[in-house]
Amino acid sequence: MTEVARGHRTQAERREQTRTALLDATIDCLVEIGYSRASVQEICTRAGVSKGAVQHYFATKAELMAAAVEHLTTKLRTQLAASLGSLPGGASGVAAAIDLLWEGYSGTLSTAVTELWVAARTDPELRAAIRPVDRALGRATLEHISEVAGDLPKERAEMLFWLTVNLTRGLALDAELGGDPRRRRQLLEEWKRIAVLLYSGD
Amino acid sequence: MTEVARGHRTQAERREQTRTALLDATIDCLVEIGYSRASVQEICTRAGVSKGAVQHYFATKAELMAAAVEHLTTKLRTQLAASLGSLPGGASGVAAAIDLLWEGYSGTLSTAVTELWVAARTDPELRAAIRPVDRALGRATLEHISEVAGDLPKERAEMLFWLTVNLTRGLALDAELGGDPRRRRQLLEEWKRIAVLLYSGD
DNA sequence: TGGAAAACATGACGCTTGGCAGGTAAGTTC
DNA sequence: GAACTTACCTGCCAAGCGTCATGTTTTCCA
Repeated sequence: MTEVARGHRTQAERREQTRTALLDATIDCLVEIGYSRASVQEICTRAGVSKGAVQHYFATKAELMAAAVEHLTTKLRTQLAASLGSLPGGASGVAAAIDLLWEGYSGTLSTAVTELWVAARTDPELRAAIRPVDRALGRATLEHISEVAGDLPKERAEMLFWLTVNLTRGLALDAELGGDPRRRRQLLEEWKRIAVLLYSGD
Repeated sequence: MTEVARGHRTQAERREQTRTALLDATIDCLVEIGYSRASVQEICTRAGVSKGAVQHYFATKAELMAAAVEHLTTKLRTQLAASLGSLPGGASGVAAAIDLLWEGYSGTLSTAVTELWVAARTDPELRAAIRPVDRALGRATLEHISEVAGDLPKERAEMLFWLTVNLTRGLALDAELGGDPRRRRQLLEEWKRIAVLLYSGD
């Protein structure tokens, strides 16, 4: 329940606060009750705001969701950037990077993203909103990764990166449904072994 | 539009026909308009049946969805079994198996499954219905795969299998949002190379 | 300090949803 | 062919949905 702070606030502060409260509440809903049940009612209740307020910021629900996507991606991006910033180079860096990618793509933020992703498949408007920010996230993360694997051929590093991303997304899906966590960990360890192997030799 | 065939039919025939018509229509809806918009109205319209009929077979919507899951999994299973049946052994078999898994997990059937999966995350009832059939599907597929990779240590084959499954699921998600098909193909080819490498050597 | 403007609340709208009561038609059984 | 069971349809309901017109509060600026 993201309560809106009371007291004396400038207009800009008010605006910003309720806006982010709304977006955070949206993400909360996506994570906890899923897209199909994330109604405007529920969202503004959690944000501690009236339905009229959300109307004031977002003309339609789709607009709200689109804004949530960007809000979400920004969060994910800074989170990933922060953890990827201090990576060791070399083979141990590869393993560490995979761990970080897994953490990034299996957290609650990514859960919300998945929810929106799947919903976007059959919703052109949402889809149009998601694609650019998602691509930007991918590219930005790849940038960070590339720095770690400086001595690896660029194409090779990209391959490893995208393979890892897609694998972790698949694993995240498995986790959401309640698959065996032990097996997931095993698979991740195995993949790290393989990646390091490919990284050092070939 | 899965029209129900008319003419003289026994009770059992009628029952079976409208039941599968209903389930097929449900899958259609999941694929075309997604879970959140797959209303009972839409489903029974597509099946060419009234809302009362679906009530007669499934007391609640969740029950319908649960039945759809099983229907879906059965279909996927027979499809996979058919294509996995005639696989060559050895390294070339591994590559072929990966291709087949990709095809299986990226088709329309799997799209519907993903839709249900994500919905199930926040819906305990649906979740309870999905888990057992999904696990059974996984195990059954693994059985088939194991036969191909007979000379590989069992644990190793399982690892390869689950890695492939999760990777393809991630790729399928990417495909659904309209990611670059060329890159997906490249990644799959690369993974096949890696898998063969791991299969023959270590 | 007062009036304009922005932020927010309220309540009602038209519509769709899932679920159900009650009736009709078709098949089965004897 | 009559009694009975099963399959299926029509029409309705309460609840929830997204959206909007209108009113109230808060901040801003001259």
